Amino acid sequence: MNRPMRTRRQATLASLAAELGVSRTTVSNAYNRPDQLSPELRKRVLETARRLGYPGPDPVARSLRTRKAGAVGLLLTENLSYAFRDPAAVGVLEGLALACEDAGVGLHLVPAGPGREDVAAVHRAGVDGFVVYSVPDDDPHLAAVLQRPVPTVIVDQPSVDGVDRVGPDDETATVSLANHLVGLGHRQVGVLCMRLARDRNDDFVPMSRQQDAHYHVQRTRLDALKRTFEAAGVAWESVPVVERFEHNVDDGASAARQLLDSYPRVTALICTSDILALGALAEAGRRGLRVPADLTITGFDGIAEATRAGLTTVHQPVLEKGKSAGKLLLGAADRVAPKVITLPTELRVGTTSAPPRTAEERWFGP
Amino acid sequence: MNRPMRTRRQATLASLAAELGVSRTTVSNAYNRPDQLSPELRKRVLETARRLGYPGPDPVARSLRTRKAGAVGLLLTENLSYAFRDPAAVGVLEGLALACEDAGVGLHLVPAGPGREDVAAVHRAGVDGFVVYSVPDDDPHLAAVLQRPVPTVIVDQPSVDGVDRVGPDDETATVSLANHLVGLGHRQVGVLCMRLARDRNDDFVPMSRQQDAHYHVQRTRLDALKRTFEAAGVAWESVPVVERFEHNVDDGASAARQLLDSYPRVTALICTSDILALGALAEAGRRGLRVPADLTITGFDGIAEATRAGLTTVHQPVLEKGKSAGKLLLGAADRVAPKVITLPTELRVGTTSAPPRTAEERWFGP
DNA sequence: TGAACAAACCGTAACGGTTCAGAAGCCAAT
DNA sequence: ATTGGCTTCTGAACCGTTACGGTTTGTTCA
Repeated sequence: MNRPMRTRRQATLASLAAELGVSRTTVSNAYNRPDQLSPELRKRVLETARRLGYPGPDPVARSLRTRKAGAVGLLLTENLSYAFRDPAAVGVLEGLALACEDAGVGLHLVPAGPGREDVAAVHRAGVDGFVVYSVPDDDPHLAAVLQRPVPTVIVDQPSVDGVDRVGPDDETATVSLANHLVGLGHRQVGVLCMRLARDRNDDFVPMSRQQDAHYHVQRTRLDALKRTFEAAGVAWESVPVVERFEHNVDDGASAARQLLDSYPRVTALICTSDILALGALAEAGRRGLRVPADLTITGFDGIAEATRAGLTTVHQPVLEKGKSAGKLLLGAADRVAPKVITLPTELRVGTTSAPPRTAEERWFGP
Repeated sequence: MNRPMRTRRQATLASLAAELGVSRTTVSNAYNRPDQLSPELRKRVLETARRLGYPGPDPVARSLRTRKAGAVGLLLTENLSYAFRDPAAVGVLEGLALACEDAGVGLHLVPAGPGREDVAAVHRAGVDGFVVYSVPDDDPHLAAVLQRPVPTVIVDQPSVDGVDRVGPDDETATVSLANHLVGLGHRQVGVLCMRLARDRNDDFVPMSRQQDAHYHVQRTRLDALKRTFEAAGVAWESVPVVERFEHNVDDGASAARQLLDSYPRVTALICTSDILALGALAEAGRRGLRVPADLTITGFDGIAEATRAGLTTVHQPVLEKGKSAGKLLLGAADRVAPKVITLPTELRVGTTSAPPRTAEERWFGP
């Protein structure tokens, strides 16, 4: 009497058909094409299904047969906390999720753990396409995605041959921010940036590392700053750049501290993200520096909290970015030429930027 | 010469085996059990695969056979912006994603659009289990999930028979918050809460709606407040409660405005989320009310921005919540009794709560 | 009366893998 | 010469479904 505890096997479409004395096709049609069978029979099928505890066609088997998984994969940077703690990244995620929702497809977050070279997860993901968001350009997961025979869209990354791409016009935006500062009269500036490569470096950044940065967005922004300030006569080698691996307000504050400790005479702190800038604001307050009177601080991204704080920053439409990526991917069937979407950005001057105090003011007060 | 543009069909495991003159089993083993064939043959297989552009075993077919999808589904509330704009919800999402990453499984966000009765997405999701987060208890998607023959964990929701559950100890937390306010001497309070049901009501909330709230968390918090204040001699019917459908700082501010316009004499504003509380803070500032001298404001959740703002709030370990749910689900194989995890919460008194001003002070200043 | 056609249902062949119980070959030990 | 054990590879069954191209039955209309 000790039959295996696991009660009887789950009912399948076939067993249901057998029970009913109809063909499998008919049962399938009962679920997928109600017009293909009489209402009475359909009702009988559905009722028997309920009685037998048949939960409806198995999604995996269906996917195999129809060659549609009903989901798009999202590959994000190795470090999840980075993605979720940054409102800008969350905005992209939300936009993408919205696009997926509109299309009725799921969004599959691919587990690409830090240090995990386990590309298998990419291979295991049953999806109809991938969105790749801000991973370093030498990431093995990215390579694995590109091998999969499904459409792919990359976001905030350098273009890959033949692959759709969505990105902000970081170039222009950064230049306008830099010009804003130059115009105010700032010449002694410092930069706080996010991680530039997969190896950790919570410290000042030599020129070589700036140029070799594997994170496209950071590289672009640094490049544009460099060019603009050099055009204004500032020797970029003399501009201190501090990097932080983790991306949160506390690290922004510690980066600001490190920079200001060594370079107390900078008049402006340019941060490559709002989160870092919020940290810098906190540190400035701690030091008794008034912003913007004593120190100008700027951010990047235009997240809500930054706006509330009055931060001067570059706003980019993060939600749109995610949405565009989703639409691009979902509409990618049989397109020939790869498409590139560049989103507009906008300089938003807040209350954290002002002309630098003159040397005299610095020593004797206004 | 116009062969169909879509080059030849994708290579499959079978075609690869044919090309190599070996059995399908062997090719499969080359990928999954390297010890089952000679290294030379394996190398040959992999090389030929590369040459033919075979991207490795199809994930869907594999899933069908192995009966493992390698992903868990996440069903969240109808409205995505709600989920993504609330740092507390994002924290849960992050924790869940972390747990999935640890286990090497994907996280599949199920598209459950607002107003979309389209439960099909739940049926279409190829997943090994579901986490259901904070959906109203009468949501059809939830019912659909429970029909699927896979393990499920529900988070921040009333328990369902035989289903694992993770939730904060909202009860105790709310009581301690309420007692804090009672202890300070507050008797004329107002409440700002999030949506209570699926229908929109951006207005004051009658008792009946409070009791019938379909969102478990909100209902629990309101209940606990009611009980505690009534124990302190406050007639709950006289306590104004304002509801907002959307969950963001601006709506928090407008809710505060609405409440204070009608009840200018309340000495404390209790918000059922930090986001709403931040809005209330902004509105207080706009009115020239000093916090906490003129008005006490409290939140709920303990998000980072609230901490930075010094908000008195109830902190709950959101990251842990998500992680626990993930672990529970992923370790759920063959467990007998459903498990319930209750997470500790903690009252964090900040700088936004203080004793109410006496009537005299209110009129003549301190 | 029978041709034409629509509605309702069915049989077979995939879809692309994994798995398990062997078979074949080889070598060492009995 | 037999036995046993090991490595390497194979054949066939199976996973649960849907696509495709039928067949059967009944109704309409000339």
